[in-house]
Amino acid sequence: MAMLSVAPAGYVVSRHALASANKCHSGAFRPTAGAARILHLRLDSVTAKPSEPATTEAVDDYLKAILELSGPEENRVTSNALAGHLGIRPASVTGMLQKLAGQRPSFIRYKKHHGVFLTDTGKHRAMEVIRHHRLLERFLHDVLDFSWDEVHDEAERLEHYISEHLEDRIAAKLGDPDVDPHGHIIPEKNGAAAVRAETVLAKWPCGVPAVISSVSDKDPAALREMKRRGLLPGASLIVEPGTRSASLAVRISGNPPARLSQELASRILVVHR
Amino acid sequence: MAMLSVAPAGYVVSRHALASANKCHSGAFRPTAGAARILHLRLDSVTAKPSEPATTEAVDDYLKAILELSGPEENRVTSNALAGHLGIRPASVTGMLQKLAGQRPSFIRYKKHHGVFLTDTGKHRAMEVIRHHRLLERFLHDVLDFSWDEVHDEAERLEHYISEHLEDRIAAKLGDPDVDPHGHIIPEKNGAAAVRAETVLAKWPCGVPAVISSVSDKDPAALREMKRRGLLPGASLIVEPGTRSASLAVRISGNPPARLSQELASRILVVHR
DNA sequence: TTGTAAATTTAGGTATGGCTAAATATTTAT
DNA sequence: ATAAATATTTAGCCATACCTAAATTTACAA
Ligand SMILES: [Mn+2]
Ligand SMILES: [Mn+2]
Ligand SMILES: [Mn+2]
Ligand SMILES: [Mn+2]
Repeated sequence: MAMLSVAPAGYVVSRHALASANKCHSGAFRPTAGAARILHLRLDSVTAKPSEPATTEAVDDYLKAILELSGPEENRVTSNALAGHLGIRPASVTGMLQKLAGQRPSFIRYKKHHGVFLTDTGKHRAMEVIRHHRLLERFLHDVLDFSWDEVHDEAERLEHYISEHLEDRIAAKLGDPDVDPHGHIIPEKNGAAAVRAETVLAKWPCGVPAVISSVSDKDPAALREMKRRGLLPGASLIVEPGTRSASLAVRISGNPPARLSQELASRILVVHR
Repeated sequence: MAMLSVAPAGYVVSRHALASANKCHSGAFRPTAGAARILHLRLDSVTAKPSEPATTEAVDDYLKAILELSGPEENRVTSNALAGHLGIRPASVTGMLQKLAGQRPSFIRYKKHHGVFLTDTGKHRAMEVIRHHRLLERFLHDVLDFSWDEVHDEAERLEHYISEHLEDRIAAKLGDPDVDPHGHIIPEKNGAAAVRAETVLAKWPCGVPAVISSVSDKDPAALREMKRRGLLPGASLIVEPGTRSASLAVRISGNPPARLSQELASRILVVHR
């Protein structure tokens, strides 16, 4: 039997924890081998509750993707959809899903050829990572003067590596903000998050007063254009009746009338004023 | 021929960069497979200068360890020493050294059975990571109210994952500090760092006035004790003549006379007052 | 209902970075 | 100078996570 990878009651010992102990004394437990860093060492010391399995960056990204793609109705997500979203080949997705589904307890429930959905544990972990992401974006923007088109990439990486302690400090420093710089709701520490019934601006009825609730944070160039044109969360607007072809005419409060491409309008979410 | 892992002129494309592009369009380059995240995507776009090879967290840690263990005289470092410092088996170290030494350009120079030392490129990268570490410690301490015994572990992880942009922002926010919370000198952006001739307090001559220049940041409990007893960088002290057994008697300015264990005294570095 | 196209999985490989046990080389002590 | 002790390397494995090409399902359309 090679390898003693698990500490007393099922807790995974991250390599880093040992390494930074600088010379693991005597016959200490050796962490599981392998290249991937296991995130979020949780020891809970005496309180031996099962807790969640440790995750890696890759696993975190799968969980987030499943959460996003399953939508509010919590549909099953297909391998192909995941592959597309993650920029990974479908065959690789299958491999990961099988491995995750085989874990106990598991983050996901997976049926061959019929997609995957998150267990409560999986949802919880996904929300935690999303909380990290949005808090980081808010922090980078408000405290470190990142512009709103720069925060996403940095947060996308760091979200997997900050400790719960740092998460708490950031939240405290910011006064427990509700939304990130793009208007996305920051989940509570316990994983809860309010849901808003948002509509894509491209599909919003003409003539009905709207307020921008959030915008997609994925494309920096689009974000810069939005900022330049006053399309920020909280901005009021009305879509001019008639025009709904390649672009739509929009009246943005405090700005001159403008025409938005479908492209841009599809990256903006609104709610009733 | 399987795998297209390298972009046009030898630049490594990190998986994350593609993934966050959210669906890599058409026949885009696919990143090299594997679990380890490659840090610090540098594209330099048109300016096709060779630059440094991309690193992983593991490689960064090896480079830092080699730098630390080789000391100011830049001695060769043995596999065993590295293994001990990194909490890794010697056989694993050999494997890594051989791989690194085989790269072009290489971070290290390695001769079988005769240890390893850093090339200029390796030194440069190690200094960069150390700059990240110390800036992060200063930032966590000053801006996010971490105590000085909490900063090390968090910085040890994040040092590998912050971008150059975030590094710059942190430095700017702090006003380009010279030292971290433990008194360690923060290298310049270009990799340069002043060297101080420090002496371990345990070996400092009795009766000679000294100032604490820095303390080891590895052991949180020791740090808490130091703080409690006024043993902070900048504090003046004199070792009482005579006593130099298991503990030594010390007069710390502004504090009552105290006895320090050799253990603690070995974690404190001093310079002439 | 059956055939075909699309989606998904299997099979076989790569890279990173650990580990153990068994060689081998270097050092140190006689 | 040589033998024993110590240090280091080799050989063979494991886990994570991704890829391509070749099955295999499933879904849809005639
Ligand atoms: Mn991510
Ligand atoms: Mn956002
Ligand atoms: Mn590290
Ligand atoms: Mn420090």
